[in-house]
Amino acid sequence: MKRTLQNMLSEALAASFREGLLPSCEIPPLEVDWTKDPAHGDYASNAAMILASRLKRKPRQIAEILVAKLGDSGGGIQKMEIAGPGFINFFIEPAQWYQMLGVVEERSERFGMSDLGGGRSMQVEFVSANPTGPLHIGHARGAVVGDVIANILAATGHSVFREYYINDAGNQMNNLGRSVYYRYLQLLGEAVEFPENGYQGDYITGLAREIMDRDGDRYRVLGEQEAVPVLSADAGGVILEGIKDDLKAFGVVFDLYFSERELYKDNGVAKLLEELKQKDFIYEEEGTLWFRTTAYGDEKDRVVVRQNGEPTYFAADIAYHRNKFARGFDTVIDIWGADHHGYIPRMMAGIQALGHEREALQVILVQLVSLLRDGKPVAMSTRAGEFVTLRQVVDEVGKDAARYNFLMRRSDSHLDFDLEVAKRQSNENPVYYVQYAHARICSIFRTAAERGFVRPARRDVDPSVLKLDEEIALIKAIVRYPEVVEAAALALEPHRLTFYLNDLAGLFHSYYNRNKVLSEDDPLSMARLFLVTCIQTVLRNGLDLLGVTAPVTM
RNA sequence: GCGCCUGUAGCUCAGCUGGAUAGAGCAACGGACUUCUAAUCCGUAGGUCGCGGGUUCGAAUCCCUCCAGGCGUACCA
Repeated sequence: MKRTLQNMLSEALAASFREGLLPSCEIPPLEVDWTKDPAHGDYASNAAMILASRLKRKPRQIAEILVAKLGDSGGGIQKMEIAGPGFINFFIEPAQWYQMLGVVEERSERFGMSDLGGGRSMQVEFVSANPTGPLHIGHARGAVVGDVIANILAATGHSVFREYYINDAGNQMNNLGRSVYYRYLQLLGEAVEFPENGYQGDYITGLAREIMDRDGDRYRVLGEQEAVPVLSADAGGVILEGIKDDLKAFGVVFDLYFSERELYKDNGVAKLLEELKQKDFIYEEEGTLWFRTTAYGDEKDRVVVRQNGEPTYFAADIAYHRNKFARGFDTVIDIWGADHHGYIPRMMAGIQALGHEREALQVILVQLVSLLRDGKPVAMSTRAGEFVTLRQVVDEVGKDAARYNFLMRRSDSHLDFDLEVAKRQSNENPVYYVQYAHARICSIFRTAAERGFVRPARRDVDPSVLKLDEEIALIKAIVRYPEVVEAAALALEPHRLTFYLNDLAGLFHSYYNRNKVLSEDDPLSMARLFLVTCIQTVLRNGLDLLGVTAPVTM
C-alpha cells in the first residue's frame, strides 16, 4: 500500500511536469509514512514540502496540484486532504484494508516474509567466545541478538549462514591448559601453587578430575611442557561441547563452528601476510610486522606479528575475514561486545586492504548486561570464576523470558537483567503480555468450537461489519507487520519487532476487554473470528522470529 | 589528552533515519471479574527531550561549544 502510494505520487508529479503545471526538476525520493493520528488519515506524504524549495513554489500549492492529479487515478483512496504546512493525507477505502486481511490468510505462516534481500548471502558471526569456560550472561545477549538478526534476514529473502568463531589458538587456550594442569597436580596431592592468572572456576577442577580418573598420573609423568597442549585441547573440546549444549537449550543453533586453528593450516596466516606485504600494506619495524591500517583511516598502524614471532589476534582475524569472503558471502555481519568497538577501524581497514567495500562488513555492537536480583547487582568476576552462566539463567527464568528480555532494548544500549523480575509471572514482566494475547486467542477458538463455530476463512466472512475504530486500528497494525520486519532487517535491529508485537498485543487486549468476539450476531462473530485469526497469525510469526514460543494456553 | 557510545516522565526505555499536540511499561492514585482466561482492561497524574548556539517551512532526531556518565585508546582477545 505504501509503495503503491509512492508510485502514484511519482506519476502524478511526472504528469504535472509534462503538462507544465510545475517547473520540472529531478524527482527526489518521495516519502509516504504511516500517520500517528487517525485524524491525519492512514498515510501521509511530505512530498510537497520537500519539493517546495526546489520548485520555488508554496508547499500547499504543490500539494493541491498533486492531489488534483492523484484524484484522476482513484485506486483505493477514499479521500485526500491537505493539512498543516503541506502534508498530503490519504484516507484509504476500508475495503482495501479488508482485502489485505485476505493476504494474511493466503500467506499464513509466511505472512511477513519477503524477498527484500533478493537472495543475497549474509553471514552472521556471533557469540564466538573462547572455549575456556561456560558462556555467561554477557554472551547470552549477543547470542539472542545474533540469532534473531539471522532469523529476520532469513525471513526477508536473504540467504543466511550462522557461524561461531572459536578462538582456540591463542594464549587463552594455553592458559586453560595450564590451569587444568595445576588443578590436576593438586588433585594428585602435589603442593603446587596455582598460577595467578589462571582460570579459577570450579569447572576447571571438574575437568581435571575427569582427566585424572581417566588417565591417572600420566600427565605428571609427561611434565608441564608436554602436558599443557594436550590438556588444553582436551579441556577446550569438552568446554566447547558444553557451550554447544547451552546454546541449543537457549534456542541458538549454528551452521558452523569455525576454529581459529583452521587459519594456521598450511601456513595460511603467514601466506596472507606475505601477500599483503607485496601490496605494501605490511611493513617491518623494530622486529615486528605492522599493518598499515592508517591507510584506511585508523588512528595508528597495528601490529600483526609480535617481536617474539607470534601473530596477533588481529592477524588471524584478517585471515578469517578473507576466508569468509572467499566462501562467497556478499555481506558479513559481526556481532561484538561493545567493549570491542575500538577494534572496528582496524577490521574495516583489514577488509578494505583485501579489496572489499566497507559496506561488505557490518559490525553490530551489543552492550554488556548488568545482572540484578531484586534490583541489587549480582557480583560477577570472570577471573575468580564467580559468574552466572547462560545455563543457569535459562534454567532459572526459562528460555522464552530470557530471550525476550534481551530483545527489549536497542542492542547498543545498556541492559539491566533482573532475574527475579524475569521469572515473575506478573505484569512487570512483558514476555507474558504478548504470549498471553496469543493464548487468549487460542482460548477464544476453543470456546468457539464448543458453540459450534468453525474457524472461518476469508471467503466465509463479510469483513465490512468490522466498523469499530479499534477494529480498523487492529487491521492496520496487522497489515503493517511485513513492513516492520523489513525495517528491522534493513536496520539490523531486532528490538523493533519486540516493540511492534507488544503494541499489537496491547491493541488486542484492549479490544478483547471491550468487545465480545462471539455473540448472537453470527456474521459479526464470524468476521471477528477471522480478524482474531489474523492477529494470531502475526503474533505467532513474530514470536517465531524472536525464537519465543507462542503458547496455546497459559 | 584523543576517539566512540549514551543523556527523553520518579525508574527502565521507545521514538519508524527531519514531520503535525514527544510515547509505552513499571512505580503512584482511582475504577472494572454472575462475561471468549483479571498474566488483562479503563481512567488520573507525571516533561525546559543534559545546557547553549546553529542549519530550515519544521529539530528529541542533523552540525558546533560545553556539562555528566560508560567504554576504548596493547606486541590481550
